[in-house]
Amino acid sequence: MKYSKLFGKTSKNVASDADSVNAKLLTQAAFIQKQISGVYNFLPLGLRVLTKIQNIIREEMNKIGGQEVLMPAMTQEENWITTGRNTMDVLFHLKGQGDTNLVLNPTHEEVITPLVQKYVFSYRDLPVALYQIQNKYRNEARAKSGLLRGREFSMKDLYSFHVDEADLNRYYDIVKQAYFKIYERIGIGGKTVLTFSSGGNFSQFSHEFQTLNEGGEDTIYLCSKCRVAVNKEIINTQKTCPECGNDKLEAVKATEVGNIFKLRTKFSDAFKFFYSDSQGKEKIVEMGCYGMGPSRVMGTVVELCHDDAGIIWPKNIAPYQVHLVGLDGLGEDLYQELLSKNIDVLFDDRDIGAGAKFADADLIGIPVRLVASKRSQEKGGIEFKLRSEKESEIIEAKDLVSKITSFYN
RNA sequence: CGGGGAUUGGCGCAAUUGGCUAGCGUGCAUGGUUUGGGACCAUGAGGUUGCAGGUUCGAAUCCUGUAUCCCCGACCA
Repeated sequence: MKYSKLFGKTSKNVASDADSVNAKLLTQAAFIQKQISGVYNFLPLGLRVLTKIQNIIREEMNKIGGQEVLMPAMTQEENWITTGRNTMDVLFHLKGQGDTNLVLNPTHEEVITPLVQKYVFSYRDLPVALYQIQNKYRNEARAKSGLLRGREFSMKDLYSFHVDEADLNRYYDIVKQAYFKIYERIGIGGKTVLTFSSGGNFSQFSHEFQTLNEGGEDTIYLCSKCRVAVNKEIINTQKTCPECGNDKLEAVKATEVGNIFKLRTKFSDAFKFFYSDSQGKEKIVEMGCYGMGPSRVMGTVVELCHDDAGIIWPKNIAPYQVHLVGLDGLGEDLYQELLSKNIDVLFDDRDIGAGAKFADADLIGIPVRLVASKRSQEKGGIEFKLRSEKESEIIEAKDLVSKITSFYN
């Protein structure tokens, strides 16, 4: 992509109502644009990042047997009355035709439980795991912190259905491992810890995945020995690490980037979702749900990966692999060559000063920056610099593609 | 949802004991000079000051209502 053609330009002036690092940088670099409080447009650069995050999640969900579906954004209110959740204050209510009352879904248990019920009757049909990546709507009392807490946001939600609790437990652990793999691939694995939280009525614990960062909204209590934490609810009831019993837990700031929960029979009870076991006896279905918000993850990455000059994208979710700065009218040939080698490249072909191009490259935060210029030519090649490093090096043209490829492998 | 602050060209801001044609930066357009860390000069376009009422000879400025945004708190399957 040529920067001169890219929709959405960087800005020197930061919107004064950008309240957090992620909102400020993502807005300034034209990844997102706020429409109303807590509701954002994703511009081409931002959508590329979001899509990459979603695809990593999608791949890992598929690997653990999740089947992708797409459920609607709205449901009849009746389903919410069935589960008693129609009074939740985050619900957006809509008027349909006639007397129809609709709800914009803040989560999809009320949709997926009756859906699966239409196809699953026998123990032979279980277990089954379905997920979707879709926007959720929550009328938060106070939207804040850019992508971290919106009223409309991207969410991956996986739901699993089982013959009994043992099978639910088995799958729950599989999902837990998949989540760690996802954070690892996205580039926040080292900062993301399993956090024990209250399990509600049906299980001892549920688990959150919390990414440690100074700007985080949540305070969690970290065990220095096991790399697990407990949240505020838990610390009030038991003051020790659930894994090792350590009683010296350190309070740290974090952002919740995932939550997995054993629903048990809460929703299958409400919808009377039974199956026939091998003896032909009617049994209740056990359920789990597993959430992860790609847009919130994207905001969290920026909170974690930036410096004074801008964003520093982890390699697997960067909007492009290479940011090619063309100076002295050079760069077009290299741009074409990189494209032909299937390297995703953003080519700054604008007729403006070098300083402005470098500043924009730092702000946008693509991991690899190349400079094609008279100066680099005189030194025998192309300047190669990582966004995360201060120093650059000159690479001969013939070695450039392998240099880039090896960085990304 | 409670308390506080704000709303002026696209963006960031200035201008109130009520007073002239509402300024500046940035961005945008045109021309010229520049060209490795957000260059410079010149010219130009762009505003019924969030919206609706009211007070006044006169309102960006005062009053009432309303909408939106931000902050602190509560809330956060």
